[in-house]
Amino acid sequence: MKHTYEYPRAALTVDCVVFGFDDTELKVLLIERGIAPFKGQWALPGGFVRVDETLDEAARRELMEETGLKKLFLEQLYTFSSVDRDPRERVISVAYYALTKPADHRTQATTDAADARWFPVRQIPALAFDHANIFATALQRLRGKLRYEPIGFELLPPKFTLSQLQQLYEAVLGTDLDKRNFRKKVLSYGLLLPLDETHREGAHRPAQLFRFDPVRYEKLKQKGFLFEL
Amino acid sequence: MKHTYEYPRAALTVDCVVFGFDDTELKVLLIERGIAPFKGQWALPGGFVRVDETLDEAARRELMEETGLKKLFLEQLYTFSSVDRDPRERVISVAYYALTKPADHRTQATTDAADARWFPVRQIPALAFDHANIFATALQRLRGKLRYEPIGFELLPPKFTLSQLQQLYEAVLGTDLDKRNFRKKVLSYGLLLPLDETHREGAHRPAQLFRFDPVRYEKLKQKGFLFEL
DNA sequence: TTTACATAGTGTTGTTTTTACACTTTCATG
DNA sequence: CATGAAAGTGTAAAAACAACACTATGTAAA
Repeated sequence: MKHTYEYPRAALTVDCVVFGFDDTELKVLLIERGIAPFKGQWALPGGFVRVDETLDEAARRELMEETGLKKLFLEQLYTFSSVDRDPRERVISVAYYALTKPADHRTQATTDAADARWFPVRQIPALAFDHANIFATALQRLRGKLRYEPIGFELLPPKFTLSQLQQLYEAVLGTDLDKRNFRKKVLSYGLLLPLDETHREGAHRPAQLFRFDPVRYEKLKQKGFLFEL
Repeated sequence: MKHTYEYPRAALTVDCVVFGFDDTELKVLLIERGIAPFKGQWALPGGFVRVDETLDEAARRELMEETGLKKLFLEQLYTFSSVDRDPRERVISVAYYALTKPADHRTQATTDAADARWFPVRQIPALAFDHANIFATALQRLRGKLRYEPIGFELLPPKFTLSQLQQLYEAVLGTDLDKRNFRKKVLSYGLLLPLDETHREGAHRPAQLFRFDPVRYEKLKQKGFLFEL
């Protein structure tokens, strides 16, 4: 107890909405709180920001500590500041959303988290604090971004089939898409490189594998190109 | 000096990028700092967040105090957290952007601000702190939003002509638009109500005045309607 | 009072984009 | 070698977009 200021200060936290996609469903990573308040309840991973780190750094650190997740797409979402959002004291939280592939990372409970689990976005349990609100905001943002920026690839493995991509879009946006039109459009940009590999699975024709070409995307973006699906 | 915490805490500020449009040009409201650091330099209006107010409240309060602006469109932009963005100590700033009509409000210098002035966005002076960065982010956001949400009306008087609207779009987006196509599209949504009034000015044909219909917009939005210009 | 000037206002056509729609291919399995 | 299951492919009609130039209506100056 040795840090003293002239005026009272709010505490600062980061909270992360981590999305994953498992070939059929969009999921979110939640942790079971191991400490009060809301001990035993599900919550978004997150924690206090240290005074010598940026918010991005804090978000990555917390994700690593609480879930073992590393190297994922991470973007700031919104800063939540209701005066009573934390029962302990004034806490302002900067929310992030992250995209990853659940398969890549075995989740692991650590530090403050009693457990960490993936939940389908349609079956989220009651959440601590105002995390239900943060989650809703993140889902809305993800839906918006997916239409206008090529971030869907962050939810897929580096090599993927067009069917997987389409399923992802259908799952996130909650709509059905026409297979032929979807392929025509997504291929028309020339941002997907066909690989010399196919994905064989089950008793049916194997699918061509593609990878996203981020270099070409950057070039096009410079020229005012707008991704849209 | 009586507020003591177990861990060091960053100070929290809000900074506002206030856009205005004066019939030809997009402008930003800047204040001349009356106190150190960066005394005498131009900066975005803003200040410290009090522990008992939300960020939105803080932003509105600071705008009122420093520029006299009230009741304007205000939206959170991004939270900036570089460790060294303030030479005094660790300060994290939540940036907002606001839209208003410069004509409506005589700006007034008050409190911490030695002066407050509108600057065309193409002629912004050197700014204090990382405010140039915040400003660039805000301008980018404004351009993005203008295309996909009907926020342009916030920069115009309640009654406006289609020419004014088009000039606004051209000024903000930095492009030329075809008069006939622009009118066709903007009127096709049925969101502009023609008034029983014309705008007469100069030696030429007077222009029909319109107002934006926010109620109808909300209804359409429910049904999945997407505004786009 | 007439003329010049400035901005408001208006339709059509060719091009591009979007949508709707059904059958063939290729593999694994029984 | 027949069956099932997903992959892959083209066309035509409809809608949206882009390009384009003249008339209408007011004020002010000659």
